[in-house]
Amino acid sequence: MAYQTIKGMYDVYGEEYRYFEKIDTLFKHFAELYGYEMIKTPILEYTGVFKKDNDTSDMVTKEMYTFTLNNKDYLTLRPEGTAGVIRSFVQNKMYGNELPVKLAYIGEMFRHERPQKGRQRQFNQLGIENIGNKDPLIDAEVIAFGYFFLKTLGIKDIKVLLNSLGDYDSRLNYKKALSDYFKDYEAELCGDCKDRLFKNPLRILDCKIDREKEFVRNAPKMSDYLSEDSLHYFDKVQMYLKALDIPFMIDDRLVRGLDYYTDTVFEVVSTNEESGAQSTIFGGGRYDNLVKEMGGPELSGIGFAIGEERLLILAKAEGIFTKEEKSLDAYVVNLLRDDPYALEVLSILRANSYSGEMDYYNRSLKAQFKSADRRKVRFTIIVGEDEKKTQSVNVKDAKTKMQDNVRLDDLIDYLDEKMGEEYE
RNA sequence: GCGGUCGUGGUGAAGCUGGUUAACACACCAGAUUGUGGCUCUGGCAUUCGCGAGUUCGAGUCUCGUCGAUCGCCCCA
Repeated sequence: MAYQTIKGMYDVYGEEYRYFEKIDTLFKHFAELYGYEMIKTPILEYTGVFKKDNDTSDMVTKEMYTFTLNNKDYLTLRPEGTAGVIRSFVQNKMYGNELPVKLAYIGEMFRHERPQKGRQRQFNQLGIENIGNKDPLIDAEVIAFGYFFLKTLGIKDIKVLLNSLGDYDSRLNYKKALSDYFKDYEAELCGDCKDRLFKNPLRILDCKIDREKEFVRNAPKMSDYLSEDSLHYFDKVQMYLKALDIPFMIDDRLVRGLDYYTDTVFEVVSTNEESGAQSTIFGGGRYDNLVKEMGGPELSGIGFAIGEERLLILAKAEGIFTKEEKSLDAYVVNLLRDDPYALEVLSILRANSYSGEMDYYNRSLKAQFKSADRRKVRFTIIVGEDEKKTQSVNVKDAKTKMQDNVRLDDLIDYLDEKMGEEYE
């Protein structure tokens, strides 16, 4: 095979494409319900938009598609949606509007990772960002958006995980406390965790190998390092979620990947085994400093991103998307050669919102009827020499199996009447 | 970035310890039935087994490489 897609990238077409569209349509509907404006930002941005000094996450430090152009511009294919949206918020001075500014996006993201189920190198995310205000009500509303979106889609096998990382300083303090604590146990840590000790000690709490070890369980708790304000804030978020009947679990080991998160973080994970190792359907959190870091005013924001491919895996596993046959209203059986009459008939149909197809290959009558059948059409319209002479068509109704000769001028009225009969 | 498994037509696949016409089913096309289909019957449909090299008299079957998929780790949506 000479030509093929790049590893981890794939084509979306046919049935799959329709599923994506269904999800997108519902998402846009939710955006409208919740007062979010759709936004498209470029797929390609200056690297600095995504990568800040001191970034530690793998996503930013080693998974980005970054390259240079003309030996000077460092460009990156976006690995996530938030940074670009915030960049746009600042660049377009959207903070001049009434706050919060609520933006939603759908688009492809790129991460150079080893592909596996639920993880592609190019994939799609549905996300929202609520920028400008900091209030537990907003946190609850953002989570509600995601949660009810999934519920409305029909997803059942999910749970909501919630945690608070505290403000920026308490997060730093906690990180340091953990580092200090685990240093004494370095010899007992797994290989990965030895790295995490310096890079991201919070991850040790989450480690599949080490998490059950006694000294890990006894490690300092995040909650002990939260400020009064943060604790209070977190309590309110929980209170509001309860008021909205959104079930959630506190997971004090929940750490999100991006460096910019503060206070509320959340994740929705699939409990369906079809999701495999990539069970996180969506994740998000609040970011107090990001807008300012990007050169804007000191405004807090919160958002989430849903992995559309993962959502699709789950939706399929739960049987939400049943195969539906695409059906046509009419198929024009064309017995003429080198003659536009059949196409004229089709054109009339389409101009009146009847979908239709015809035969272009001079196939036998039988073959054409077979096609009509396969496409599950209601009306098979036969067109030949006689019909052309009399400017008429023969219409066979698949429902009644009856056939009528109808004048071309009366065709649409005839079909309208037939369609109308169903509702009587 | 690391480890395991896998790769045969449009699809699902068979192919035993290497033996030479690559099974079967579905789908598709044509005919029986040259202006009326969905059933049936008949016939057609992979110069070739992801790609490349090697071993061999001989490779879909063995070896190596490569590309891809998949599962797990890491990480994350």
